[in-house]
Amino acid sequence: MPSILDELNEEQREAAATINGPVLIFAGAGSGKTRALTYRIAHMVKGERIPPESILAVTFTNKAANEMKERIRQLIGDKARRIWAGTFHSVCARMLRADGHHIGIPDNFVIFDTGDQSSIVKEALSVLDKDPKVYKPDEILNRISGAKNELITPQTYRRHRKGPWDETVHQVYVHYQRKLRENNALDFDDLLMETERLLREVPEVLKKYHDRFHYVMVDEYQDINHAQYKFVQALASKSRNICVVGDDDQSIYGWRGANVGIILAFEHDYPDAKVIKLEQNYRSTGKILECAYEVIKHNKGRAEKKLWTRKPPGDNPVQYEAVSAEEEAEWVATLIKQQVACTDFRYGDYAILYRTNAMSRVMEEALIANSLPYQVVGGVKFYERAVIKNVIAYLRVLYNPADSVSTRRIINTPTRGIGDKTIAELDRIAFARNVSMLEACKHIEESEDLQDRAKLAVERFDTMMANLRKTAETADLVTLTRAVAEDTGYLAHLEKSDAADDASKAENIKEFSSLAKRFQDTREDANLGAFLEHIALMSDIDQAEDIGNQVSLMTVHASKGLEFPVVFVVGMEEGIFPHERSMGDEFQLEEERRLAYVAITRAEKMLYFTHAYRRVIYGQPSQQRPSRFLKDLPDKLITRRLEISQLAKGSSLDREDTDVQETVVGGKSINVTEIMRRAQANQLLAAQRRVDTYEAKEAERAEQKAAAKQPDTSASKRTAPQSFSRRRKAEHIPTPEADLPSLKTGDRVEHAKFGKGMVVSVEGEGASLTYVVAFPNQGVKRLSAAFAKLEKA
DNA sequence: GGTTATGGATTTTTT
DNA sequence: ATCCATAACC
Repeated sequence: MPSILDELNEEQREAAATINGPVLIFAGAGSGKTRALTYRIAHMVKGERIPPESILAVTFTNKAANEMKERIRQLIGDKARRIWAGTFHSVCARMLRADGHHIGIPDNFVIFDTGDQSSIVKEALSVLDKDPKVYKPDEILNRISGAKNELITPQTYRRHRKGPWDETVHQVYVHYQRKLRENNALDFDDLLMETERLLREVPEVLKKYHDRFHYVMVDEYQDINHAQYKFVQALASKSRNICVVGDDDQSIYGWRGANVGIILAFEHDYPDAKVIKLEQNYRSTGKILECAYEVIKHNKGRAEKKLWTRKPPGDNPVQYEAVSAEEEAEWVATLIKQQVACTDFRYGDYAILYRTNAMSRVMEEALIANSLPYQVVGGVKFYERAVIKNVIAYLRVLYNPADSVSTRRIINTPTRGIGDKTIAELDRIAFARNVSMLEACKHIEESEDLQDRAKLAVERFDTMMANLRKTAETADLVTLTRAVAEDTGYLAHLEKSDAADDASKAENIKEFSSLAKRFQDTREDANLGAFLEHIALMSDIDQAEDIGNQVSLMTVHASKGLEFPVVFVVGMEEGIFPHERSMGDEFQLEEERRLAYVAITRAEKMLYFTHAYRRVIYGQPSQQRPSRFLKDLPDKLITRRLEISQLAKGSSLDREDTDVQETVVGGKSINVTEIMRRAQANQLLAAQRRVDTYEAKEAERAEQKAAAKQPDTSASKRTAPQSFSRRRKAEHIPTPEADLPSLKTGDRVEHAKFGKGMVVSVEGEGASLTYVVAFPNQGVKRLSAAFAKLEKA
């Protein structure tokens, strides 16, 4: 009888067929992990007749969860809906809503985001009279989050503090946690920590889930933190049917509490675990995989594995040294443009990856200048825009009047004459009466030192909210959302304003309304609570779907899980990648290395690394050394173009090479050394042109800037752009036979046989200098510079 | 209550 | 260089 498992390779099949007992699947990049996983579930349900509702599949992202659900649905149909598949946070939220009351968590709790968290910490610091410059809110928040990930409660934190700074963290933590509960709110970390506590402290709840879930699967297990680990352990402790999937080489969230050690210790936790390695890669060509391995192999303590492929070795990845960040961007943009013009690649096949978001701007500028369509992935999140957060804050207060953090946010948005002083007074009343801020509004009368005007404003706000609440009780989501935008006067305020960005804010609100509509139309449980949870646990609207035919720009982190035919990794410099903040610490360097590994393994066919000889960082010009990760790549694997630093060093232009090699080609004796020397000279010449061009552009920029600032500041004030110290004019040296054309990408050429074409890229150096030329109707040809007769056309 | 000045920092961010 | 938050201003 044919089984769906026949469609898998041997290792995938083993992974999918082993359903009982603990299983650890090391799923390398591009090894068909999702396929193995979804087929595994399909096999369980269809082949083994396991009830879908007894399967729990946990992921980290909504995207992964949705993709898994959809692909399982394609395999087994609507039965897939009965599987519990979701993110850690959504699964936990669901459990807490159902059973949290056992540990004092009401079922209508709300989820606080980072902004809300920050507000509470700041408030705590002010209450405790601590200087927020010494105790930076973000740092404290990190500590609190870290503690929660380790299941350390405010009470037990006492034992973990080491010094006065920690003492403050402890105090803030206590205050913070109390505030959350007063607001009837949980933060992201609470969802995990409290669910773990629920399972640990309430046996009947644990039993309930043990009875329900006989099979537990966890994706991206290398990214799991301690709280998540304990949660999963608890759920799987009875059946021991636990299957975890991950790749320690792709663990890049250690700084967020993820602990790679957990996946590496799985076999220790379950000595009888079956370990399966998926090492066949279906994504990249051979050389790309080799590069990836050459980088990652330096990490210590990784589970040994090596990706392989049936694909051909493919082209050498290219390392390109640019003059500056601007030229780097320009090079990338032009190369993409030319390749799209001359090959079958389309814009959507390209990704530009960088280590830090700050690098996106210069790339964007170059892409705009060359009119290439592009999309920045993971920029400002829609739900995090201030306008949207304000609208959401209204909805949250309507759902949960105890939410004083949100009340504060909206009480004077749009401005309605409730200032700091009034808010402080409301705070006082709320504290004295032990009620929420919204409740305090009802007692504003008792305040003695407030003007009547302020009191009136508060009363009006209170009445408005009461009316909205009435609406909330009966109206559907869409109506309510509209009421919030309109009845509060917020939309009108934005629309009548003539500030430039307020129009787009109003647009955002309308967009939000249509999101509410979509939610209402697609969900059965389209109530306010569900909508708020959806928003809180959804980092962004699924933007990945409509990528379109555009170049994708994103951080390396954001690229995890994605793949592109052509990948550019830009800013491959010491201090940037690896980041300087990671360079002092071996552990962090290993994570940077994994990050580099992730970047490399995104590429299917072609991979480019670029770095700039010099770059302006924080406004300061500085010289950069190429990333150490590039040094890990053996020369035979990568084509390096490092002319700029060769120029700067004074280069080998005039160095006499001692051993003269001769080769006989076509009956003629050729002095190879000479040819190499000339080819190199010509490359240096081209490089010098690049430098000159960019220095001219920089000078122009500086001039414009000076002119813009002070219309009549003369040239004397202008500082010359940093130049190469031992720079020399490279000469163009003609060869005896023919002029060796020093071509660069984009040059139009003519070939005796192929006719007219365009140089797509230049590879290799010296005698192996190769031009890749695209000829219309003839395709793309690789031609040796030394031997092909190419004329500039 | 909204606007400008100043100081400070500036990696990554699945939920 | 530039963005952000808070502070000092009209």
